[in-house]
Amino acid sequence: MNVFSDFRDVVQADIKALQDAGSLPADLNASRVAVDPPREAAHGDLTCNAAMMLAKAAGMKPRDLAELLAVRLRDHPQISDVEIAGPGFLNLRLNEDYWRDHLRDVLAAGAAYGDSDMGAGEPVNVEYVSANPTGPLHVGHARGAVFGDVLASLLDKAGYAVTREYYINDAGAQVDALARSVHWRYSEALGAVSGDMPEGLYPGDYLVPVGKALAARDGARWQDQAEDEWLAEFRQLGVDAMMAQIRDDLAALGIEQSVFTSERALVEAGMVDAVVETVEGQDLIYVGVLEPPKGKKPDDWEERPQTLFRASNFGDDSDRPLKKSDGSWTYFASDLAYHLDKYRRGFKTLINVWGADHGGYVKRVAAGVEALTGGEAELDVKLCQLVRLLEDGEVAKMSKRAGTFVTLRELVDAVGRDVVRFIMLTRKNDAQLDFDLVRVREQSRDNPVFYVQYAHARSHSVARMALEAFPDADFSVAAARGANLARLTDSDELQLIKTIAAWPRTVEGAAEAHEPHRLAFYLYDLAAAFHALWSRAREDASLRFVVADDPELTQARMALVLGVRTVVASGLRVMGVEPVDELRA
RNA sequence: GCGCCCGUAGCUCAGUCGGAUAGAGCACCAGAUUCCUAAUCUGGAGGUCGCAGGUUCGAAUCCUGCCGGGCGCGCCA
Repeated sequence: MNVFSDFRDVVQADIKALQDAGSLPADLNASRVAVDPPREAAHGDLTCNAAMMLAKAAGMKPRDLAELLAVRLRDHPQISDVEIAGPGFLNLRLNEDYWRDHLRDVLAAGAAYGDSDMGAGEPVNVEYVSANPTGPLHVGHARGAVFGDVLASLLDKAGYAVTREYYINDAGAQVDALARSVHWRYSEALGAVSGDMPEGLYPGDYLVPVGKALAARDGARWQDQAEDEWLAEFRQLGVDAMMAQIRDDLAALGIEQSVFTSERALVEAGMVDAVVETVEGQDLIYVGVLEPPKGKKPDDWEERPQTLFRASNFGDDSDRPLKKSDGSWTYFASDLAYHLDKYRRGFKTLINVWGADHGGYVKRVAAGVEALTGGEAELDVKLCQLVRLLEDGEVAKMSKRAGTFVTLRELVDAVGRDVVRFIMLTRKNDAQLDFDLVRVREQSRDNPVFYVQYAHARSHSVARMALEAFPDADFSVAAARGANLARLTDSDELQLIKTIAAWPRTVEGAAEAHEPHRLAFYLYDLAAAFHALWSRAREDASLRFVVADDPELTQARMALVLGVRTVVASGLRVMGVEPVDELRA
């Protein structure tokens, strides 16, 4: 039901027909022929670049080729007008009835409007959040969490088989520090230590209950044991406790991932060895010496041979170490194992959502994925820039005291899940985002969350008014589908249908580009168009949605209002935001 | 020093696998407003798209080189 791809098919068919008739060469490559919305409404409903794309290969002037196509297109029953403009654009105008029928289709499809089979059921893995399980999530994680979650929903709507995944980094030195922190809290609960925690441990009080529970369960039996005796157990306990909290915090944001992959489990299952085996005989792993980084030389730099992966063969700037000096695998090695694991689970499209501070790591993982999958899997790393918290324009203080920070949970509690989710998508992922705790709660046009929600709420208030004016009438979606839409004659009304009709294209474009923020921008535009039409009735009462002496016209306009509601609701649901029926508190 | 990201109106930012006269909100200016639902509305002004080359029918978009900002740069994750 994508108008643009539908008419692209029409144009393609006409090109084919012209080829069959011998009017165009048979070997044209028409893959770059596109049908798009024109920038200027005056240029019509659709614009097509076919003539410019094919002119050279066809040995024709673009405008001559355009005329050839125009002759055919003018015969199409749904096309009311074809113009050739500029260097050879084909500008198409569609019948008003085409748009009215489209509105009927929107109402019939309901929430499924905008669904696409573009993905054709292809499995896609979206890995997001993946924060170290050493403490609660903070605001920085919220952006990646929302981004990843909405991207997953978007891909799902576009027809992909999406898996939402979290990678648990439970194998490195950081979780050992977590284990020691748990032990310290445990000792504290037993009264054996007090005051400030030693350096290198996690001082936040979120481990206090873990220590207490452990003391209550096991008493003092771990107290005087050597670290070797308790480290593994305490580590697992700490990781489990942190992951439980993280999942709980994510749930507060409306996020539920279905697969949690443990780095430790992967390593213990021999997945890193599998990496080595996979590239065996390809001379991709070797023992060598790396050059020290230029410019900023670490003080303790010492040249030494180490096990390296030949990442530079795949576009990385340097080869990368797989083993640490103590002989254990680096994080990079287990990350290769993880990506190989994802590939072996059947994913050829891998999307990772990371913080921008990991940007320097992208090339080596991409190199690894290319090497391990023979170029069969595609990795797209989406980097999310920082979120700056503001309070009415002033930078909010992030740190209350050492060891604490503004957590994701605090943010959600302060402004609500829906606001967090929407605002996080009001910027492209690679642009820094200002999150103003005060302004996101204002009820004004500057606040996009409010503005879009208001459009949805307004659709309900219009329905309530319609029912007041015509108590016996039926303004359900089912009834609206039978409305006499020929009564929609105002150009702004038809324009609103056209804006609605841009939704499927928005979904597909955003899904293809992995850019969920486009949904937020589209919804804002749709809301603006709806509010503008509403506002026109202030000056011209004949444009009101509810027309007291004309039930048929009211019914037709209600169909339009319900079309707007359908798309706003559908878009908000993809964003994980609950559409509201009423804004009055 | 190297790599990645960014640079678009006074401010914050969109800009569709390259498309026609580059858009929106805020701020500013000028009007309207006893209005079905309240959280206003309409219009105006505002641009060498960081700079300079290149690619082509066409460049904010692609390529190269500079300038400016952010992030990162063995044995952390």
